[in-house]
Amino acid sequence: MSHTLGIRQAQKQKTRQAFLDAALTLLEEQSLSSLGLREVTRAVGVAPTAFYRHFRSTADLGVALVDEALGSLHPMVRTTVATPGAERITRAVRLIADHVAAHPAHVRFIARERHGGVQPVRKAIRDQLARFAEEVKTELAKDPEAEGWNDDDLLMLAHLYVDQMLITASLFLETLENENPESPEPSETERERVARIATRQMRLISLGRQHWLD
Amino acid sequence: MSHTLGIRQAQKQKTRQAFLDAALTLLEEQSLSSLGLREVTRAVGVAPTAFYRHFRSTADLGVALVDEALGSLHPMVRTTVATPGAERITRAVRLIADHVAAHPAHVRFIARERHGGVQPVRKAIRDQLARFAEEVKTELAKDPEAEGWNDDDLLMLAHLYVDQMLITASLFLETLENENPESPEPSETERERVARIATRQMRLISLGRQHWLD
DNA sequence: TCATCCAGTTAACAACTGTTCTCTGGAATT
DNA sequence: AATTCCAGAGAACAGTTGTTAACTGGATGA
Repeated sequence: MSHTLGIRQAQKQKTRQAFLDAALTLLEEQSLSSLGLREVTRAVGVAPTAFYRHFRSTADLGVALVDEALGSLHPMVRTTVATPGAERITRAVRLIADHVAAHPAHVRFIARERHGGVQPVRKAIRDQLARFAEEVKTELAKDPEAEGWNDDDLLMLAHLYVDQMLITASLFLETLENENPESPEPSETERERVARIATRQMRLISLGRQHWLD
Repeated sequence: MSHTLGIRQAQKQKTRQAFLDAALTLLEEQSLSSLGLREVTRAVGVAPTAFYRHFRSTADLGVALVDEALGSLHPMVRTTVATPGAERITRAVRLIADHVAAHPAHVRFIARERHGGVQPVRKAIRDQLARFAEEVKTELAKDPEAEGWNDDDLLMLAHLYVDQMLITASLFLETLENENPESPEPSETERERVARIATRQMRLISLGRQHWLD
């Protein structure tokens, strides 16, 4: 049952979302540890003190951004990895390319703050990535190729895939940053180059997987 | 021929090194984009304006730190990758573990600023990592297993290894951050766990390499 | 020995930061 | 209709920031 929010709660959530959006934009050219509270409220068009009605600190806001960026991505990754056969890798690479194109600021934020200067945010990202790895692991376990594998090795392989996905995502991101308004073609071929390399790297990992038990 | 520096130049280099050291310490719990110029000079024990005698900006200092952190590492990586046979992976993992233990702040800085908020620093790191990949590639090319491989595929493989090394380094770093002064044993076994996983991941990649041309 | 150089100092600038306390006006509850 | 609630405003706080200009005093080179 969806309970309709009162005018008050609705307006509050709207403002909260405005905070998240403004922060994400500001974080395109700096890191969270240098993001000022007043800077954000200025961008939203609201008094500095209003910030405290929604977040304890900018670190708190950062944790909320992690959930927004990764929270809704789990089902998509799950169904992509569930694809059987050779098409799995192709679909995974396409999923990454499309996601980066659709939400570049989110991807940049995650790549940046994964090893960033704010501990709670690092932990939030680490936990989310561990969830991804667990999910990939359970999908991989369903493969016929997973026969004879123990849980530890499957999880190791899952982490390898997840890390590889993140690296690929940040490479796609770089092609966007080199975007040239005059002629978008060169960076489009750049993107195809990244896709080709990422595909081959994952294929090589899959090959290693096939011969792991030899 | 090594020309002995004058008292003046020597003192200047000493102060410059003090800047780098102080910055590296401060950067353990924040990112470069939030590092203030006055903050650094305060830590060095010198007037704020002295900063400009050595660096144009904190971004400039960051680029210098990249060189310090990665510049001297090339020969070590090269000789490690040049190790033939199965021992190569063992040595590589040990090299990483030792380097992280000896220079944790440097490793943290690189991991943090690789995708950080300061463009010139990102570029400096990207260039250094590309150099590592090129060097790994030329070493791999000497292997008998490299027969029949083209340059593109070798470079792809080299990048895979370099990225994997960085991931492993940052995992070792995390075990240091969870260090408990009361009982150092648990995080020592944690380190062995990381080493075991990293070794198996690289072994799996090597397996994929062996069957690449099938 | 004397003039030049230059790493580091001192003082001052306007602009910015996070956080506190008090207040307001409309929504929510009774 | 009267009361409570609470998201956001406003003002003020002490402290911080990067950058400028003009200086000092010891090393340097003629």
